[in-house]
Amino acid sequence: MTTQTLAKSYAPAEAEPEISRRWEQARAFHAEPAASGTPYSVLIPPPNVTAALHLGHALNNTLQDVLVRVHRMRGCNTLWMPGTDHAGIATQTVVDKRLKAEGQPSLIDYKKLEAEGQSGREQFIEKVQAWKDEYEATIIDQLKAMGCSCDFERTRFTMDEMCAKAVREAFFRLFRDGLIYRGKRLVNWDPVTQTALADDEVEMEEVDGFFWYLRYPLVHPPKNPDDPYDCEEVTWSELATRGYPGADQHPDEQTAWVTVATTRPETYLGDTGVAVHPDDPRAKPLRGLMAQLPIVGRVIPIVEDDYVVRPDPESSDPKAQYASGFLKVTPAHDQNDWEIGQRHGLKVINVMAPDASISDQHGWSPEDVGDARIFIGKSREEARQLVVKEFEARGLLEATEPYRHSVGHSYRSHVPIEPYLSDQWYVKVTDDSMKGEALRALVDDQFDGNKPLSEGEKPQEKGGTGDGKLRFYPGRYAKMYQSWHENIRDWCISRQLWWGHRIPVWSGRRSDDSEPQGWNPSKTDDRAASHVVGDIEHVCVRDENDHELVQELQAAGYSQDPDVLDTWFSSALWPLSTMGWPEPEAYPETQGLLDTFNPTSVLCTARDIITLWVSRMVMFNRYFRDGAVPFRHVYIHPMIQDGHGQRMSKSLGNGVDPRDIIGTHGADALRYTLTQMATTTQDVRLPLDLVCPNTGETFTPKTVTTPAGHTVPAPIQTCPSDPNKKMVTAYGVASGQAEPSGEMPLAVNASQKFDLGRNFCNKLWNATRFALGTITDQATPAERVTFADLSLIDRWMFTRLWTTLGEVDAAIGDYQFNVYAESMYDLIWRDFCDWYLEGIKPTVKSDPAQQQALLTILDAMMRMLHPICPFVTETLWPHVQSAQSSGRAGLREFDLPESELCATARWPRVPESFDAKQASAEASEFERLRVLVNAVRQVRSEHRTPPKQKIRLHVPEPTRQLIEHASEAVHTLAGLEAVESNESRPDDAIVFTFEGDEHAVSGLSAHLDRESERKRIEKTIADLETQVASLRKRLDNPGYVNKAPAHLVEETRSQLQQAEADLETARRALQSLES
RNA sequence: GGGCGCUUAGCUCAGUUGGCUAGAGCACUGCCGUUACAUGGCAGGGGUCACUGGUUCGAGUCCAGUAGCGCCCA
Repeated sequence: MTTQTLAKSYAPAEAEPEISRRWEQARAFHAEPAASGTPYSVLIPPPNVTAALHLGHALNNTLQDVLVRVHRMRGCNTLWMPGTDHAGIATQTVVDKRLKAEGQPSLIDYKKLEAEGQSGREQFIEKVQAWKDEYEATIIDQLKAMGCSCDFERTRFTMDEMCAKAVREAFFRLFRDGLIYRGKRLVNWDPVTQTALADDEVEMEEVDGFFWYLRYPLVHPPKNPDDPYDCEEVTWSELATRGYPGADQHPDEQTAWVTVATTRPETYLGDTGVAVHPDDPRAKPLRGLMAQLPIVGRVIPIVEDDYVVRPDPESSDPKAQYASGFLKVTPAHDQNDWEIGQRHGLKVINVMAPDASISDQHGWSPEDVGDARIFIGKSREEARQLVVKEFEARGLLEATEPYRHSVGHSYRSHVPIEPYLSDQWYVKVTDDSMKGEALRALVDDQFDGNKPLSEGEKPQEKGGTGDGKLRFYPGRYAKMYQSWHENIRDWCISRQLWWGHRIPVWSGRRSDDSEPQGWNPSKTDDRAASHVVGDIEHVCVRDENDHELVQELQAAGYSQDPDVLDTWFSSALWPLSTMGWPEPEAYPETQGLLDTFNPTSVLCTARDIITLWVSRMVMFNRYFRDGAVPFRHVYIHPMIQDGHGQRMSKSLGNGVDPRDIIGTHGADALRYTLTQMATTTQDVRLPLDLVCPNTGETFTPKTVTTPAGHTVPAPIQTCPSDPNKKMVTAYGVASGQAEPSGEMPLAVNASQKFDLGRNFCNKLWNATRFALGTITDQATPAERVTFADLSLIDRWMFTRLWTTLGEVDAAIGDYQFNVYAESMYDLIWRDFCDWYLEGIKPTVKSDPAQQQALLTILDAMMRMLHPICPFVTETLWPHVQSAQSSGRAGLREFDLPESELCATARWPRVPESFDAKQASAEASEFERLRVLVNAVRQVRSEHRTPPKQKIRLHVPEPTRQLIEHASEAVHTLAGLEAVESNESRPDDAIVFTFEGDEHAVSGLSAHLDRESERKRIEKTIADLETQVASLRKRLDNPGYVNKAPAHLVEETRSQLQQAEADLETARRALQSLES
């Protein structure tokens, strides 16, 4: 290939497919455990197969790819394992929605089929499977389009055979070890998707609600055992006798009551107690009395519990402000009430069906319903209204107060969560083998306080098993990790879904009453483990293919649990399952993987995943692999928000599709911009623009505010250049306010921020094109050049290159991606293009040594930029290589071994012989010349001197000598035709100062504009005066001179000296101008 | 209520052990069709670093408090 083949600008759309093909053909990203090099491995956080990847994924994967590519180039045995997640509830919901939208049979119909024994479950799963296949392919294509250097031959899916095997084995071992148990607990119930959710799948939202004050009549305990509702009412006069404060304010013979305050009146149907604080003066007089639930008639005890908040209108705690002092206790429908109920042995009565309608079929016995039949079948919202109405009609509604409070909502269906009593499977993550191991995994310096000791062991005894190996970047996230584990609760892992790993437990009525409760060792062996709870036995079958045992169980009347596991259960096994655990030797493609690549090097993810995923991977990996952590580093990257600080989401229509950016700007532009945005301090905002589908122009959309207070693009936008043309926005579609049509097409979301990356790639392209064009075909030098042979500007450029290389290496080590990107920008654009390439223009074509320097620099820059911009560098790579291969092999001290592909070229290393100190001293000569050039340019510009017009520079002797070191460069950079002595300067020369001395330029233009020249000098004088004053003030301060480091004081002195000299010169220039 | 983070130029963000006359990109102003690049070049304007105190010779940086924003956990 020759340089002639390089087009005038970089066209990513043409280059990218060819480059991808080249990588694939070379199997450049395939890893083998036995290969040489230090292992470096990364696991992709498997994207959900619910939808195509968005910008957040693009960021996540770009950063991983940067790390992976750098380490591959450093010679590590590098594995980046790709894959996708089945995302149980999300995928099931999204497929169900689509089926409904298309008018096809949906989940509810398949459930009917299943109930009729017609394999509805299987048919529905087929539908989901089809969706999964489609999106898995899309996602993998997207990763490839972004240039991700994954080992695609090893692509995994959380429900494929290998992962399923790991899930089954993990479940079995945990079950056998007593870490999985069946519990009747309150779960976070989503009544729409009808499944339990983990704590962190519940989102708290502020809601405007009410406090309702309900009166419960007081009664004496029932005396008639045959009729528990028959009891004698308590009157106010009786209460007064008992010393109840304020009882005498009521009519003597009226039935007395207590008033409970509640935000959820409908749950009163399940009340089994009333609680009062033991210190409340009303508590004692109530002892021995009970309350009777209106309408229902149930008689419930009054218990004393210090959980109850005592009323205090003056309190800053809104709960105390609103409290009545009496708490209705509904153990089946409130977490706190559950705990109170446990403490006082209260009954648990569940009054709702799984869809959250009031029901007497799920724990509330029909005999107990009394007159409350009117509520049966009502939704919880209807029931709430009706309860309030009925209480009001009976004079039992004391008051209603508006109250804003936070309510848990399903992250999936967005309806309020119902605390719901049900049988679920739990992992005992509160056990030390889980929680304790997770805490002990943190490196010591990121752990606050003392780590819990494992039983009978001291951390140091465990040596090498993973303790203290896990480090977070940035470190502050370790705190989040720690406090999460310190407050962790057992993990509910069953989900009432069809899409997922089915729970491998068969349950049935036990045949032998003599079996002990709990873990049943007599029936636990390599094939199965048995737990007995009450009269039910649960048997976990280890092997998926053990049909014999399953048949046996089914013959005995046992049936498999219909539920599936929480998606995060299989995700938690990702570092193990992808590498073939528990039997890596069983598959040819996984042999050796686990031993070589687990623990992985780093996990890259966003902070909301720390609790959901990071924690569970640590616990499982340590549990199943003798304490080994799944990864040594956890890098938490920022989250991308829109221009208004809102999360990008489908419903707000403010997301950007990476494919759109790749289409308009190229993958490298996307990657560069994202890398440059990846700061460590905060989340990043990406102001949203729209591309008009009519004209293709990019513009900032008009916004509206949604009812929920979000700022979004208005549903319909007008083309900025043609008011007759309209378009529909993604928000318009998502909110159902607009529909794209031929007249009003859909506008594509974009952002002008990506121009940065596109321009940068194009700059590199053109710089390379130009540089290669300067390489002549003249005779090849006998040997490679040495650093000492080079001219000042070349040595300066190498110094800049190596300094940047050091910065880049440090930045990568600290996961400071933006620093890496910015360093490369400065190096390539500011140093290489603006100064080096411009500076060598007059010399390079006739200087073979300089050509070698140029090629070496170019080669190194390609390598250094490659991890961020792999496509453009790989496209340019053969051109740079072929220019080098004709013997002009570059700098002797700087070894850059040849490579077919840039992707596998060796990462540059600063030569050991490089003396940073000496180099920076040399470089400083060029830095001084840059200051001189800038000064000349400033004068030129202020005197409107056209770029082509050459001028003469008049300098004192020391400056003349300095310029000698890079004479041609200075001439061309400053646009000079000659450098002459100060003595020879004409009267109309313009004087400026440089390093305290008078310098001048002449030949600027025919007419000297005295007025603007005077202004220029006056501004210089003003600036210098400010500077001198500030420096002098510092030196006049005895504290500074005495206490500050000597070298600083010295520096200040010389700065002052020079500033004063400059000031003097400038003043003289002004005088001579005015004379 | 507890925890974490943020507040720096019109916008998006840097500024890692205090030494700054506070930087970058975009936007803005002027000049430039120039044989690498107009996806460009040269020059320029623009900031009491949220506020109030403190520590220090010296604070954007450290400490305390106030206000606002965001996220996580109760």
